[in-house]
Amino acid sequence: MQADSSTQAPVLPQGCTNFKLRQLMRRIANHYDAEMAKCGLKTTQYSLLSHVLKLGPIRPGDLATEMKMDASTLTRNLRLLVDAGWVTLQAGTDARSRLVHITDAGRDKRAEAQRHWKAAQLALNETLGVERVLALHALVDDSLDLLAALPAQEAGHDE
Amino acid sequence: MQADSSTQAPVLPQGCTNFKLRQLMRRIANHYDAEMAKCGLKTTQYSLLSHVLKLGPIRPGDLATEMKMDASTLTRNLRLLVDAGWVTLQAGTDARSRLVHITDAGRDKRAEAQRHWKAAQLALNETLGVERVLALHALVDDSLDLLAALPAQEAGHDE
DNA sequence: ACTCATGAATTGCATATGCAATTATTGCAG
DNA sequence: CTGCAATAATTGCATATGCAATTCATGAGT
Repeated sequence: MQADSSTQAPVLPQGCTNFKLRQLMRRIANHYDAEMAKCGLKTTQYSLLSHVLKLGPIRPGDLATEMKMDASTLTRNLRLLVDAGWVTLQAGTDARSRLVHITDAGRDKRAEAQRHWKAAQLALNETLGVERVLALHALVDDSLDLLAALPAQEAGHDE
Repeated sequence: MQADSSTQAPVLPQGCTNFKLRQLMRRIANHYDAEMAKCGLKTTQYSLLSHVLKLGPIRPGDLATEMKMDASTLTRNLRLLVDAGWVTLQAGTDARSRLVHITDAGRDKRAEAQRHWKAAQLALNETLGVERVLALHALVDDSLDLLAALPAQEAGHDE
């Protein structure tokens, strides 16, 4: 191996990955939320409603796992959709578990919201360029896969 | 299938950029927070303290701009650091503005926390691979630049 | 049947986030 | 100098997030 960039030049990441991602997250969330606000939904709520449509009826815990979020967060985020009448929490096979169902009103709302989501996504594709968005998606997906490999490894040693 | 991926096959982004980023954000934040917890700081607090060290004395509003977050969020996040004695809010040139200063205790805490941050960052580099982290940083930075170009353009038309 | 570990969902607590409204101050126009 | 628009910071309100503790139910072991 002569002077190639992979082994010779030890270019190290500068700055904090967490902070950079957070900044981008805020900006992107603002972008989507500005569009989604037109139908009275936060983008987080749209994501949740979409997942219920796609995966439901499903147990809250399983939905949390699918969406890679804490179950307690899901409980609370679901409550907003339940209160709005877009989903229902029905009894599961088991008295301790439940099943999340989407309602007809929820389907309608989701269809309406999807148009706004689409507009936000297309505007983002335009601003960043489709190739950059594709690259970002690929990088995020790969990173999530790699991070999934170490679930609770880092919670091992307290003192 | 004519093999021409750039002009022939219009590969479009699948899925929601916002949701993907959010998922990754959560995972990454968990990763850093698990390490930072050893010194009693959230990663967000470490970022803020670091920026105060680097940019201070600075007005809250300017700091919010630098960190690309809402001024009201900054006010509240700063309060935690003030209460802990790591920063102070002093009078600015102007009676309506203030200047954020880091304290000696804040410097000490930041130095301690930096070691944990470093460990988390290196572990991430390891897990994802340095090249992937570099690519992610570059993509995030470029995207932030491109998004900065349209500041309030999408808030233009209400009705 | 009783006990108890396990499992599922939720609640308590703390933090992060942004928009809209508010407070306090400044500087400018008349 | 008086009133008012502009500026800086903050507070009110709502949501998002996760960890720890809790509640409720199940199932296994005795």
